[in-house]
Amino acid sequence: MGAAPSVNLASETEMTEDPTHTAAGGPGARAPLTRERIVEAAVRLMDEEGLAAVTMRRVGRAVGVEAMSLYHHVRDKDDLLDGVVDHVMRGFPFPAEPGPSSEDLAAYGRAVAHAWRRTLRAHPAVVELLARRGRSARSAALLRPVEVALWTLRRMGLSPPDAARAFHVIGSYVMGSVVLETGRISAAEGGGGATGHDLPPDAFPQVLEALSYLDADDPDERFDFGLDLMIEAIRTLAGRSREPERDVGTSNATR
Amino acid sequence: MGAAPSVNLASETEMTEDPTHTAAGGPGARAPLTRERIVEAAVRLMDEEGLAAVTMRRVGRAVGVEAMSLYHHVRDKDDLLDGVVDHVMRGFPFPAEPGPSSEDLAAYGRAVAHAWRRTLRAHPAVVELLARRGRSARSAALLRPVEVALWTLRRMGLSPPDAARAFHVIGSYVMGSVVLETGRISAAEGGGGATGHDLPPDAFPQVLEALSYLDADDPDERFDFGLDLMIEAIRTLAGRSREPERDVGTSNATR
DNA sequence: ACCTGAACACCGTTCAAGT
DNA sequence: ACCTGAACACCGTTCAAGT
Repeated sequence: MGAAPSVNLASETEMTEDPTHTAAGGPGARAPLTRERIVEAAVRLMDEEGLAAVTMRRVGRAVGVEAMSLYHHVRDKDDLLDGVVDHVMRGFPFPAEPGPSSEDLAAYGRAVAHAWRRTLRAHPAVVELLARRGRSARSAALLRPVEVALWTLRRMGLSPPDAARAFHVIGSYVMGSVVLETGRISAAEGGGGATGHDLPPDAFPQVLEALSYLDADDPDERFDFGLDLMIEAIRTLAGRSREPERDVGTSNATR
Repeated sequence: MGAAPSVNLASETEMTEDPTHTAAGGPGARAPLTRERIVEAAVRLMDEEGLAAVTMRRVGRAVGVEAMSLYHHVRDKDDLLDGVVDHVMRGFPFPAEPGPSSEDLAAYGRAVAHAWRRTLRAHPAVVELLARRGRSARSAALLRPVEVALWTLRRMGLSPPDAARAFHVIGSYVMGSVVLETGRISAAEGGGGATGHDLPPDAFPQVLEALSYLDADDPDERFDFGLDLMIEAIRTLAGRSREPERDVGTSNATR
């Protein structure tokens, strides 16, 4: 994998060592080390090799510096990981503003859920980071998409407590689906044979049958199957808890 | 929990060092080191201090032995972690067999979901283990509860592919709710003030309001809110996909 | 058969020292 | 102001050696 030399002709596939020279191109001049460059290297490492590969020493190597130098730009490793979550959430693909109709809002709700799913699937390890440190990782970049999701649920007609609950339910589903899919808990091994270590082949007939269906399914369609189910339930719930919903506002200020 | 020594008078609080003497009680004689004793120590460590505390060296210390000795009973750390998942799943609290009515089956489905939730909440780190190594951790102890869940969905009238999908949807929800709750992604800090580092206090009004509701909610009730929603949707779906369901069997052979 | 000391290549983090 | 060498207390794992 090699240390990407001065002249910039390397394609950008797989270069874990990136000494990132200045635009001037002087072969010895380094771009100054910044928190952002460090965080980006950490994200790349996380996505390519998993959270365990994100060590101070390896991140240092990736930006062409000794590990100890990183401490001038991040407080410690936890701070670096907060930066990682923040960086990923800053890439959240906000969908275009919805129209006012109930159908528009439902479609927008679906789109927001899809944006969450897309963000998390692109960086599955952030689910683990959120699980471990949800409390500390509350940056604006993270809260903005949360605010949008809640705002949508309110506009769909849910009362404040119901919107909070619905957010938690759908959020659990989105998180969980990413966990199951990245752990490939549903996927079969290689052939159709033994799925575990040395299981009696017919001890789990339902599991065997289900695995074949789950493997054949498109994950996105399967996700929508569950999501639509929840969106429909929310619209029903909205009918019940509807009140003169005037003070939610009609434009999304935090976007 | 606890080292269950010869004479049973030790209270079982917090003894991480457990030299576990033999039944004979000779103060120098050790109970033989077994895979099971090692796995139990690892589970205890995981529950009390998190997955990061489960190191070969600390597990060794917990069972009164040097780290290298563990390799006589587990192949490596991955094998130990497989053992941890297996041990936890062997504790799955299977609910009592359901009656034949649609209501009985729905209640049984709810009970199975609760058993999953209870198991995972008692050992939240296994969600992470399943996510990282779902494919390799397929022991009989893990597949048995999966088989029961699938079997229940089939008895409720779902076709095989729909049962697989419904399992995935509900499974995602169960997993995700544990992730969100153990990460306390929904809980507020201490007072009612700033929830993040230094957020403009009114940048996220929906988030602020939702947090107060989520904190006030009973997590179990909130979970049931989403679960009932899915169970109802399944019963509707079952009405659509119903066929002469004769070969599912009426007793659960894998229990 | 079971346990261990010493060793190797890794971790995160600190601190005095270099430019 | 920014980077580093050396050090400390940790990791997982191997292997020859002890009982």
